[in-house]
Amino acid sequence: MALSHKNNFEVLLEKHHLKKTGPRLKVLSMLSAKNVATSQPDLEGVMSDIDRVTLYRILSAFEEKGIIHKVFDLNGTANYAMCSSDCEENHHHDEHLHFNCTACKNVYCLDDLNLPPIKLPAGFKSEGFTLYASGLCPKCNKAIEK
Amino acid sequence: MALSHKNNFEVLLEKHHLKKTGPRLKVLSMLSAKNVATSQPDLEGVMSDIDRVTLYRILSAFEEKGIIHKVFDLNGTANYAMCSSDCEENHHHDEHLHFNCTACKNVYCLDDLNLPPIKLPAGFKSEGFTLYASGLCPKCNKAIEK
DNA sequence: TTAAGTGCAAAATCTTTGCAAATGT
DNA sequence: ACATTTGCAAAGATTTTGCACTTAA
Repeated sequence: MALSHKNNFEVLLEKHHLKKTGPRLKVLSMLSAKNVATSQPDLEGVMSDIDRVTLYRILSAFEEKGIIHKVFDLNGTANYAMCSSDCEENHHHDEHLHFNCTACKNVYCLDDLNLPPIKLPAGFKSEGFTLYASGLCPKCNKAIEK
Repeated sequence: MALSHKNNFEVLLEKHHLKKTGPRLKVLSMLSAKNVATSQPDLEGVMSDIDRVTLYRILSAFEEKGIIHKVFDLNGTANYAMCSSDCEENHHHDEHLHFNCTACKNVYCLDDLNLPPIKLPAGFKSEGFTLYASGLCPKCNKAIEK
């Protein structure tokens, strides 16, 4: 590294007592660059230099530490996205809406959404909501309207 | 079969131009017996006499025909449940809440739930909602309270 | 009778595990 | 130097595909 200046990712890794390795920083920058959750196959595609197994381990380590969270898309494949800052180790604050675009297959994490209270049948106790919705994202919606 | 009387499952299969075979009827009765979605591993366990591959094929055929629908649990494993009657071929009306119990791992399909309207950010167009929530089901909730 | 469905074997994927070599602190 | 992390190889698990045998209509 040319500069000794620490970027956000390095601080983040330090905070979680993880070593600042190339593969890890690369995963972080990949995930941060997108506002959508990224599937492991996609990550593999972009980071063909990183071993597939290493990727598994990095992703599960990050998930455990609360750096990223996993969300399943319509096909049941795991997609990963950065956690908002209030995620703690092994306890994710995942109460936002995951929007799954049926056209481009992207998974949007709509964090800043005021979810209406959902009333469950008697007896059910929701510890936390993980809400999914599917449809068209703005981009694809526009493309189709034309 | 002792009686020539057709049961619901046979009618259902006929309706979709599927032959009434042993394995298919067994899958239908298994899924109908439970008010929760059942995972393929669980189905395999109960129906050890049916070939694993056959099960894959039956489940995907049923899904295509709109007889059952697939829902992913917290681990991303597929769980299957009977569709309500208004599911059409390749177009599921899946707009109910899937409740995933974190204790017993069962997936409840809460059909008759009035979902509050969810307002999405501008541009997003929801074709259909698939909503998940996680927490404790009545049974596990009770067990823990004791 | 014959088209559809099943079961077995085998391929293709996906995910995990073990361990030696490499790397960050 | 030392504990972590990585990469490779190999095991395990899951899902798909091909084909001959069986079965429902």
